Parts: sequence; structure tokens; C-alpha cells
Amino acid sequence: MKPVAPTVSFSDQERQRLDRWDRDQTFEQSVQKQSDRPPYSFYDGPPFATGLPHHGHLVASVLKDVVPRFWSMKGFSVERRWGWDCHGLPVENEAQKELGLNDAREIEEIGIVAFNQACRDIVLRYSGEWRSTVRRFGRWVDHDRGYRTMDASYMESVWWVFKRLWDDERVYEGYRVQPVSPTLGTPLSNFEVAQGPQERDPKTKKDGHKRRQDPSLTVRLKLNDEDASLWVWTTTPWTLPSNLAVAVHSDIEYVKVQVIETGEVAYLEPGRLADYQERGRLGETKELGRLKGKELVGRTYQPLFPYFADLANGSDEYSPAFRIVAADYVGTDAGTGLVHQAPAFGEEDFQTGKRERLPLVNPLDVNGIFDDSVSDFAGQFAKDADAGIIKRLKQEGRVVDQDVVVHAYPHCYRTDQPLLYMAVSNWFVRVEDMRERLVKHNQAIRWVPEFVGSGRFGNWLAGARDWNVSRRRFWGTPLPIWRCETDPTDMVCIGSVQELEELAGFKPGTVTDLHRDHVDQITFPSKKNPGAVMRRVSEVFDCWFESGSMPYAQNHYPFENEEFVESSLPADFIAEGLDQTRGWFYTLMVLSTALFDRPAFKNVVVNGIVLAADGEKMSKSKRNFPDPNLVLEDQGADALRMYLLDSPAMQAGNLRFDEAGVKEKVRSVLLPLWNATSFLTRYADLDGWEPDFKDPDPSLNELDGWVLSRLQGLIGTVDERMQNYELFRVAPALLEFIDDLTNWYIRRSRRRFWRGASGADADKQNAYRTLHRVLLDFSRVLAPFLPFISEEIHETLSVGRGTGSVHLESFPTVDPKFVNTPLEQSMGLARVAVTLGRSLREQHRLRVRQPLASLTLVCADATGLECLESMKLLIAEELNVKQVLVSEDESALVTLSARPNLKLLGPRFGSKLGVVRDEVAALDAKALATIVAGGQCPSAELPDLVYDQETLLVDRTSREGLAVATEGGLTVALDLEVSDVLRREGLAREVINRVQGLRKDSGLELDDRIRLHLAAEGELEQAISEHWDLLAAEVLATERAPDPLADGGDLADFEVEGHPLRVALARV
RNA sequence: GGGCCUGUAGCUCAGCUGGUUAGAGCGUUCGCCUGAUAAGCGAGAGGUCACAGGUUCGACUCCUGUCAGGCCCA
Repeated sequence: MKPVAPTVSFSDQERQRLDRWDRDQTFEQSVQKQSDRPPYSFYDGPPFATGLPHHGHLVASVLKDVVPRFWSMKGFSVERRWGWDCHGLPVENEAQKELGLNDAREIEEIGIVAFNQACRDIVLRYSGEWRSTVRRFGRWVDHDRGYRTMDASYMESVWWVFKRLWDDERVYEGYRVQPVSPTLGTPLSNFEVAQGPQERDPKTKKDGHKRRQDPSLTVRLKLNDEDASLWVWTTTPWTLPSNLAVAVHSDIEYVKVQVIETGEVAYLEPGRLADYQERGRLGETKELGRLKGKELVGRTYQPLFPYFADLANGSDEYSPAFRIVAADYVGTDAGTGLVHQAPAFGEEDFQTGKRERLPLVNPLDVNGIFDDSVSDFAGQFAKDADAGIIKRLKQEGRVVDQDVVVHAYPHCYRTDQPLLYMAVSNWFVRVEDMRERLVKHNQAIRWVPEFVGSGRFGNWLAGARDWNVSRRRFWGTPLPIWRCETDPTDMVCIGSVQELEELAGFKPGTVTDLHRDHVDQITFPSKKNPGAVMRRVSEVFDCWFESGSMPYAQNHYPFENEEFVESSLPADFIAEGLDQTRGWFYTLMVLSTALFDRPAFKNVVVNGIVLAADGEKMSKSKRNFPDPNLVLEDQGADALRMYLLDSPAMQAGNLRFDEAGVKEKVRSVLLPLWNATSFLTRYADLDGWEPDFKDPDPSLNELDGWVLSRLQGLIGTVDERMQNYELFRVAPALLEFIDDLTNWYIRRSRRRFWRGASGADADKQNAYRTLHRVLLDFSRVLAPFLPFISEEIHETLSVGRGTGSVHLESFPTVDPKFVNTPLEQSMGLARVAVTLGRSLREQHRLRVRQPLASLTLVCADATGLECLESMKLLIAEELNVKQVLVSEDESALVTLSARPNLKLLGPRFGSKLGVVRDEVAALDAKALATIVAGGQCPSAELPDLVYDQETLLVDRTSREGLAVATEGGLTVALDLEVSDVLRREGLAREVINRVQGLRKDSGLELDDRIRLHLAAEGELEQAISEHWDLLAAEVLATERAPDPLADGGDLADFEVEGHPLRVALARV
């Protein structure tokens, strides 16, 4: 074995290792080698490439790397294909910014060809950065066979998916009221709305949409059958020309009042009337009557404007407009209790309109401009028309009150302009009738953590709504629907390029790109309507539809890879962030359920959100987080990976990212591991030991047996937790083992490796074999998690045997012959004894270098005693005592007391526990001793209760004035007396310590022999001469030189327990 | 406004189906050990388990409500 240096730069080492992997094509080998193995399918959710990778991506990345690596080592073939989400509004935004285009009209002016080209140019702008960060992070993923949602093959599969839905009559065209950005000329998704400007409400202190000031207008609508008005209120006067009804709540009481000053008679809700009056907006009124809302329903009124007045007559299709209707959502918080209804401009209005069979009147285009149907305001922008509309209504005496209101209102996340809600035509996929199947399939999925699936996602599925899959945009997969110019019901849905080419009469291979700039101009004659032309509808797909199609589209299904796709659905594993619940998780499920009636994945790990160290959102402008690339360079990928793996982000918790935490992992994980390896190799080098790959003997030395058994436990634990996808429980197990290995096994075994480099006795040989085996197997356990350092360790220790990379090895399996649970228990007990002993030394200010005569271990339990007996030597060495005594009689050292075992007695005796408690407290020392010895003692008052070791918990307290410590059933007593003999031995050890220090400071090699001069007097001199042999052996001194060594030696003066000591030494 | 989640030591988090004296790591103070270690070990200090009710012999744990925070959706 090549000795490895104790100090390295992990970051440099990692970079070199990356180059080696590239050169050796290790990843490619790992995938190829497995091609004949059972497949394990993993779907990678595609990120947008419009931004740079950040810490959140790395959290997902660590999951997406660790799990496939693990299953790969478990003997499966795991494809890991990268994906890019190329379409969608973020890309279009960027392109618009670069081209200086404000809205959809300007895009159409320069042409879709130019616009889409710009999108194509920027979409993969950062792919190089992504690739390099992901590589540096140690994530193995196939970029070369990656998929892009803008590839023709991908888009063709999306068409196929949609065609399947179309054929199943799952697609329909409908209206939905959506927030529209008038400047962009497009409806926005909820997600986009949420990205709009936010502001804190000064009263409720809650974050919400940005606040704005709008007109608050109360107008009167004159009833047809009475000389009275309905007063209605709105903050959007521009919707008044489209008013078609007034809504009341059936069960709310309304009043009919006369305004004293004007004599006008009006209807409204009494509470609201009072509010108007309180605010001084209205004078005195006289109440003329009261009635329920339902009594008003059906009465008609005169339209405010003439534009749609003829709708009052109704038609075959629609019922008459301008009447009072009932609606449950009508409340009494604001307005008048009578609500203006413009079905095209509000979700609730839309639903009411639908129920009442009112027409959908929308005189605005998507840019919010009035068309000719509202002649007086044609060409005006809706919000701009407010003033004119109010002015005109005032002139006509229709305004009851005009005020301003400040309220939270959604604004466009790009342009900052207020959004307009309006009914927009959309294409929907029917989902509501699949709810049951979605819920059923979801129950087959293992969610980590569980609550996301059963709670949030389950609820969402149970209430799933039809899915709006269309967007009125440019850069996306076009909807493959061609519609007849003259007959809107004549439509064809196209599911492949071939179909399109045939219909259009093109030669095969003509259509190579499916973007709008290529397919929009393709037309063909209608079959149903001779002479008419079929033209594509203008919409493109919501990019969620595309990412949900990923299982099929990444493989160009069903045009290629038919069998592979069907056999790998559902995926064995996916992983994304908590914020994807309604995103990718959902769209995958909807499509797999609709297409194949299967869940889309079997196991999903949901990672949490990464926040900055201050608990705030990571923000570029605040600079409250470090660049991930710098963290990778400074601390290394393994450290960052371990930090993320050992964080709440592994189970959907928030992670406050703190680089100090990453550093801590270097210290607690990487350095100890590396030092352990360095320790083994350096001593093996000195001893000329080479690995022979023979099994160590677990029974030769209890330390070897113990660490081998611990390793088996670790292997089993990690395996099990990984199979359960409990990533968050893996890191703690790894950390615990590292601690056991370095701070107990190696520390306790140190001297076994260091016997003056003399001879190869069996114990030493076994120590080498054990540590070598443990580190080598451990490197394979660590490989999925810490791919770099595990590779270094594996390479060093495998000395050319095996596959050449730890990542081509299999995951270790538990070797039963090394499992020794009793030994682990014994060692556990020994470690408790050591802790207690150290605590006693601490209390009595006796440093460990001072040998003491004896330590007594007392344990009333026979098995415990046996365990301790076997660990006597080890404990003696660790605590530096000459003799360890074991005894079962604790009466002299501790006093006993007892408590009832409530877990046992609680259910049995319930409310009589008070009696039990009193009785137990009254038990005397003799009774307790009997019980501890295994005897019994009946209860005085409760006939069916017997006090014994089961029903009681016995506590021990050290007797006053003794050096005794106790924990659980184990008691330790330390002999504090330091005799002159012991004190001199302690002094000798102090001297050894000083000499070793000087050796190190002088830069001597581990096995350099020295000539040593020691000058001391009195007791110290006596100690030195008495223990010279020990001293010489420890510090590798060949002789005690009479004089200070002038020639090239080193000299230092110390003070040992008040005695001056001069040390001089020189290499022989 | 609705759904889900979270409030435990200065910080980050464990705490299983209710059971007695609520733990770990980091930080801090003191001490110790060290020829594998850039380290390590031990001890001390530090908690009305967010708050208020309830169920129970017994509540950090179960129930109800309140407050605060997060994510998602309106």
C-alpha cells in the first residue's frame, strides 16, 4: 500500500479524481457493465436552464445521485438521463427583454421566426455552467443522452400524448376566468401571479399582493317594475358595460329605504347601508320595508349602457340578462350586499353566469382594449376607460357614491402593471372524473416524508380540477389541433409528424421542427367541409404538460423504445422539492393515470427549501448566501454532500444553509476518515505490512471483533434505510460509525500497531487485517454518499485488486460470521465504565497519566459482570490503573432506591398508583437488596402486586465521601491513593510525554532512534532511573547520554510537577 | 380565507404506539489526553418542551383553542 499523507487538500484531490473518472470513463463503465442487469428506473425532473444552479438544485442533486448510485451498487442497471425544460414563459421573458419587446403584439410584429430563434439562443445559455457545477458536485448523470423538451422527437411524443387524451375525449375547449397581463397580452398561471410584486398589509401585517388605489363606485340600477333602484358597488368600473346581472344572497335580509334628501327609493343590505352612513357617504334614510334576498330574485332592471341591451330578451341559447340572481358567495363585508355581475370578468361571476345561462360578454381583447361593441370607449385600455365611464354615469345620474379604495391587488410579475381578470378561451384536459383513480394510485406510492403524500398531495388529488393545458404564447410545443376556418366544430388532432405530413401532402421527412414558426403555416383541406381550409389553433402547451410527458417523450415513445418505456413506468424513484407538489408530481400522475392507468412513480423523496443562514429566502440582491461553486472549491463536494445529507432538507424541512456547517463536516467526517486511512498506511509501510485480503479473526482481540461487528450493523442499517428511502436516517448512522472507528477502535488499538516496529505477532497482524478490511468495506458503504473520498480510500487499500473503482463494486452485505451482539453489549458496558472512571479522575483532579492502583467495577447483574470481566484489560489500559477488580456486592459503595415501573404498573393499577408509589418509597435497604439479587417482596395493600426486578426500577446513588460513580446498573469505584511508587511512575510518564513532544518538534520520523540526555534531580531523577527501560522503549532511545548533545541535537527545559527537567536528544 | 407542516438548551435538531430524572451535535466555561488526527476526550453551565384549556393515575407526546413561522392553494 502506498502510504497516504496525513494532510491533503480535499478540494484538489476531488478535482484530480474528476479528471481520472473522465479519463477512465468510470461512469460510462458503471452503466454499460450493468446493461444485462435488472433495470431500476429513475426519472429526472428537468430544470430551467435560464438561471444558474443554486443550493436548492444541489439538495435535489444529492438525492438524485445517492439513490441511483446505491441501486447501481445493489446490482441494478440505472439510467440517469439529464433533462432540460426549454419552453415556458421564463424563456420568453428573457427573449422579450433582449429584443426589447413589450407585449404579444410586438412579438407578432417582428415575427415568430425571429422570436423563437431568440428563445432558442438563450434557452441553453447556462447549460455549460450547469454541467460544470453538477460535475464538480460529483453527480453522475448522462448529459450526452439527455433530453430537451424542445427537441422534435420530444415534442412529437407530447403530441402523441395529447392525441391519446383527445381520442379518449378527455380534451375540451372552455373558458376560464384568468388573470391576464394586458401588456404581455397573455393569461398568467397562478404560479406567475404569485411571483408578482408583494407588499405587507399595514393592518394585518400579512404579506400579500402589492397594494393599489382603485376607484370605488356605487351605481344605481333602475328596476323595471318599480320606481326604485338597486345599488351596486364595484372597484372595476370598466366591467360595468359588461354587467349582465345583480347577485343577492337568498337568505340575507335586505331593506328598501327612501333617502330623505332626494326621495330616491333603493334596495340594499341594512348593515351596509349603516356603513355608508357612518362613513358620511349618505344622508338620512327612511325604512320602507324588509325582505329576504330570494324575494328579489328574478326582478329585472334597466341596463346601465346600451351596448348589450338586447340581451334582456334572451335567446334559445341564453336566458334574459339584467335580472336579479341568487349566489351563495354574496357577503356583507363590503359594497351593498347586491353584487354587480359581469360573467366574463370574475371567477364567481363566471360560475353564476354559467348556472343562470347568461351569455359571456367580453368586449376586451387580451391586451385589455375595448373593441367596437363598446363604441364609446373602443380602442381605450380598460383601466384608462374608468374615468370616462364614471364621468358618463355621473352625467346620467347613475352614481350614488364615488370614493377610492386601497386594496391588495395582483400585478404582473414582469411589467408591474395590474392584472385584469377575464374569461379566456382555453383547452382543458378532463381530470375531475379521474380523481378516484388518482387517489388510488397515489396510495401505492411511498412518500418520504409520508405526510406530503397523504396530506398535501392526497388532498390535492382528491379535489383535482380539470387541467388547463394551453397557453397563448409562442415558444412552446404547439397544440396539435387543426380547425376548420369556417366551421369551428370541425377539428383534427394530430399525433405524429407522419400524420401531419400526410394530411398536408408533404413528402416524408419534410417536417423537422414542430415549433410554431414551422407548423403554424401548414394547412390542409377539410374533409368535412369541402373547400374549407384547416388551420392550427394558436395555443401552445403549458410547459407542465411537457414535463409531465417526460416518461414517454424522453424516449420518443411510442415511435421508439416502446417496450422499455412501458416496462419502466412507474419509475422506481423520483426526487424533487416540496414546491413541486402541484407541479411535476401532479402532472406525471395525471398523464400516467390517463394513459396507462398506473402511478407514475413508486418512491419519491421530497426535499425541503434551502434558506439563507439568516433564515431568510436566498436572495441575490441581499447576497446572504455563498456561491455554490465557491463552497465546492473551498470545502469540497464530499463535505457539501454530507452537510446536505445530514440536514432537514432530506425530509422536506427547511435548511438554513451555513457554510460553517459544511466546514464542520470536513472536520467531523472527512478528516477523521482520512486520518484513519493515513494511520493504517503509514504504519503498514513502516512495518512492511501488505494486505493479504484474508479474513481477520474476530475472536483474537475483542476490539477487532467489536469493530467488525459494528461494521456489519452499519451495513445492515444503511442498506435498510436506503431501501426505505429514509435518507435522513443514513447520515447519522455513518457519523456514528466514524466516531466508533476513529475515537474508540483506532485510539484503543494504536499501540497494537506500534510495537517498536518489531516482529509481526498474531495480534498485530490481526489488527492490520481488521482495520484494512473495515476501511475497505466502509469505503464501499460510503461510496454512494461521499464518492470522492471513498474512491481514494478504496484505491489505496485495494492495491490493484477488484474493479478499479469503488463505484463499480457492489454494496457490502452483512457477513454473519462477524456479527457479535454480545460483544457489542460488553463493549458498550466497558465504554460506560471508562466514562465513569474518567469522570472520577476529573472530579478528584487525577490526570490520566498518573497511574492508579485499582478500579473496582460493580454490577449486580451476572451477565454484566461477565462482560466486564472480559473487558478488564482494556479498561485498565484506558484508565491507566494497575488492576481492575470486578465485584457484585455494591452495598458498600451505593445506596439503593426504587421507583415503580410505571409502563408496566400504570395500565394494571391505574388510579391506585398513589398507594404503589408510597409503598415503593418505603422499601428499606434490605428489601431492595433482596430485589436486586433477584428476589421478591409482596405489596402490603395490593394482593396481586409483587415487587421485583420487573415491577421496580432501581436507582443507585454513590455513598458520600467515596470515589464512586454510578450509571444504570454499573458502579465504578476508584482507588485514589497515589503511593510514592505510583507517583514516580506518573513522573516517568510525564517525562515520556515531554520527550515525545520534543521528538515531534524536532521533526524526527516515527521510527528514528535517539540518544537521549535527561537532567533531573531528586524524586524526578529517581523516577527516570527506575523506569528507564519503559522510557527508552517508548521514545526509542538507544542510550541515556551523559551530556547535552551539542552536535545537531535539540534541547529543551521543562518543569514536571515542580521539578526542573532538561531534555536533549539527537538522532542516532 | 383554506390545506399541509413546524414551534423542545444560545444555534441546528432527535424524542417510537402517553410512563418516571427530556437527549445529541455545534457554541460556551473548566479540565484532560496526544508520535494517526488540521485533532480528540471528559465534565459543568444552559429547558415552566410557544401559550391556554381538556382527557388521564400520569401529557413534550393525545384532543380543543390561541399565538408565531414556513410551504402550497385561494
